[in-house]
Amino acid sequence: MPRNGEKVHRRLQGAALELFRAHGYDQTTVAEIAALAGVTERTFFRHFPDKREILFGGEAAMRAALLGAIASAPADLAPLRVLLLAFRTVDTMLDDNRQFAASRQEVITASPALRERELSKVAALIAAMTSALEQRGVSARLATLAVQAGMAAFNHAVTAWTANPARTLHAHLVEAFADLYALFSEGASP
Amino acid sequence: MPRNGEKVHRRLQGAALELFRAHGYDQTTVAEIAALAGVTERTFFRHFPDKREILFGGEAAMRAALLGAIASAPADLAPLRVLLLAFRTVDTMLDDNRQFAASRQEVITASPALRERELSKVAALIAAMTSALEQRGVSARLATLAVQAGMAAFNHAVTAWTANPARTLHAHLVEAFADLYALFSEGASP
DNA sequence: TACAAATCGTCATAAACTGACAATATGGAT
DNA sequence: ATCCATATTGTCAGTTTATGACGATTTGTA
Repeated sequence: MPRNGEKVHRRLQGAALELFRAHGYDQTTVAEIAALAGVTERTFFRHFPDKREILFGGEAAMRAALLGAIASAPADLAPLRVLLLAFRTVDTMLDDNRQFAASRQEVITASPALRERELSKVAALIAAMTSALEQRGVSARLATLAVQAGMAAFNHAVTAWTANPARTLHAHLVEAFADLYALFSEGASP
Repeated sequence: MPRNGEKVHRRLQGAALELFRAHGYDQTTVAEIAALAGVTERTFFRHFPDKREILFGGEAAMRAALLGAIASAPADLAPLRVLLLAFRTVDTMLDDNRQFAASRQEVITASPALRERELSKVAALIAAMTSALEQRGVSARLATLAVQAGMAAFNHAVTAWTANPARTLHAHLVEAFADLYALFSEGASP
C-alpha cells in the first residue's frame, strides 16, 4: 500500500543532516530539506511532527533495551546496580553508531532549538526508566533520584568517551559510577 | 526616555498567564496576549524573544542566590554539603511566591512546549552551578555529577512540598538528600 | 483486472517570528 | 516653555513553520 514508505523517511533525515551540517539548523528551511529529498514540504510534516524532530527517533532501540534490562534484572539488586547493568547492555549499540552519532551530536549542540528537544527526549527516557524501576518495587522517591543520578553518570561517560575513544565506554561508565559513589561516601546524611 | 517601560513587560506576563489558564497555551495567540495588554503583537516580540519565554525570567533572583551561596560557602565543605547549604538559602524565596508559582507551574506542566523550555532553563542553571562548584576547586567530573544529583533532590523536594505543604520545604529537602545518601550507602563501587 | 488503502501533491490558511521605517512619548538641556 | 536626543511603540511587508481539505497516484491484494 505504501508508495515509497520507509525510504522517504530516511531520505528526509539524510537530507536534513547534510543541510544542517552545511548551513546550520536555523539557516535551513523545511522546503529545502524536502526538495533535496525529492518530496514536498507537506510530506515532511507527514513524516515528522515538527522540524526539530527529524534528528530524533533513533533512540527507540536503546530505550527498549534499557527498559528491558531494568525489568529483567535480578530481583535482589539495588537500584543503582540495576541501572549500571542496564547501561552496560547498550554501550555496544552506541559503539556501532559512533561515526554517525558524533556527526549528529555536533549539529544538535550547535543549535539551541535542537538542544532543547534533546533535553526533552532525555527527560522522557528518565521518566520511563523511573517507572520501570518502580515496577520492581522501588519507591517513587528513590526511583527518580536513582535514575536521574544514574543518567547523569551515563551522559558524562558518553561525552567523556567521545572526547577520548581510546578507553572503552564501559570503563568510562564504571568510573562515572565510582565518582558518584565517592561523592556520597563521606559520612551519613546530615 | 521610556514610554511605558517596565509596566508593559509585566502587563504582558499577566495577560499571558491569564489567557493560558483560561484557554491553554496552544489556543492562545500572541496577538491576543498583546491585545489584552494594550499593545501590538510586534511589541510582544520586542520584550520576549519568543512565545514560550514569557513565563520565564523570574528565576534570575534564585539563580543569583544559588550561585552566591555556592561561592561563599566554607572552603572545606564537601560538594554536596555546599549544594544543600545553597538550596536552603532559597527555600524562603519559594515560600513567598508559593501562590503565584503554583499557578504558573500548572500552566507549564499542561503544555509540552512550555515543559520543554523549562527543562532548558533548569539545564542552564545546572551548568552555571557546575562552574560555580568548579571555581571552588571541585573537578569538572565531580561537579557535574554532584549538581545534577543535587538538583534532582531539590526538584523532588519542591514537588513533594507543593503536594504536601504541611511539612516545611526544608524538611522535604533534607529528606531528599537523605534518600540520595541512602541510595549510595550499600558498599563501595563495583 | 479491479478494488482498497496508504502516500503524496496541491492549495489555502493560521500563527510565529523578523526587518525596515515612521510615529510618538519621555527626560533633560537651552 | 521650547526644543532635542533617545527610547519605545505602531505599522507594514515578508518569511517560515505548521495544519486542514481534497484530489491524484501508487501499491498490495482479491
